[in-house]
Amino acid sequence: MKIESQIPALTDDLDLTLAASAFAALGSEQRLSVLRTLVRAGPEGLSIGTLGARTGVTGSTLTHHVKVLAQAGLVTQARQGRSIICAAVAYDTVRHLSEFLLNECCADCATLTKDHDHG
Amino acid sequence: MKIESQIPALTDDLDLTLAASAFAALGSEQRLSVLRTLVRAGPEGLSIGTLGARTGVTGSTLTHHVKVLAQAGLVTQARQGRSIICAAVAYDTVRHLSEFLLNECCADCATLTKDHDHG
DNA sequence: CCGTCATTTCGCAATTCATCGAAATAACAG
DNA sequence: CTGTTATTTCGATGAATTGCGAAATGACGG
Repeated sequence: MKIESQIPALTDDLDLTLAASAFAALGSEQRLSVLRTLVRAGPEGLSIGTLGARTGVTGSTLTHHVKVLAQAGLVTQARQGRSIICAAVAYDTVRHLSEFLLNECCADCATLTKDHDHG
Repeated sequence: MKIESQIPALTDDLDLTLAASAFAALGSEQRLSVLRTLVRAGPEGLSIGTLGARTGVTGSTLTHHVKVLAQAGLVTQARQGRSIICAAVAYDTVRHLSEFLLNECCADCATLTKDHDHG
């Protein structure tokens, strides 16, 4: 099985289906916790075992969650000796996701064309 | 310089459970489509009927999805005559969600303490 | 080759979710 | 009050997800 992400680099390329599955990948408390742990760990990543120890999720369940995150392009996996090292690549992906959602703000807006501040 | 010090308590208030359910609310293709339609419509919002016509989701299913989005704090609803007007309030929420996820980037990072650019 | 550690696949029960139609509620016009 | 339009609640059904333990796979040391 491919470890590679399916998520393209540009926001415009993210179609609805892909964006929805990425959000869905984030929409589980355990997976979000796993991903945050990886974000905290930084680019060096963590092995599945360490990740399990830090999050309290172990074995086949953790494998499953990491796979979901990897398929959503939020995490990479690479074998290193006997371990699988997982690392978050969420930074860009999350930015693209929020851009996907907010990008065309007011595109269909009837009356308001002035710039207005959303943050 | 800590990233924490730049971002106020707003982000910290979102706990894991809340963030996960907000992401889960976004993690359905139909709901994401509904929300994007509302974002495009801007602050004036749309009635449930119009929203259904634009997204192809109608009746009880749409009611259900809008309720999920509203509970996640992504949408507001207000009665206006016979219609319910829905409007996206996703702008801040989505920003806070991504901040929640990325905020403590590298907090546990062993070796790297220099600032490094993630976007 | 054999044993061991790290991770994954598989099969399965329990739970949650999406979707639909029919009936119920709410606002308004007459 | 009665009828019409807009939306919601309810109940049911099938699909998807979660979580788990046991067996399988892959990598390494001796």
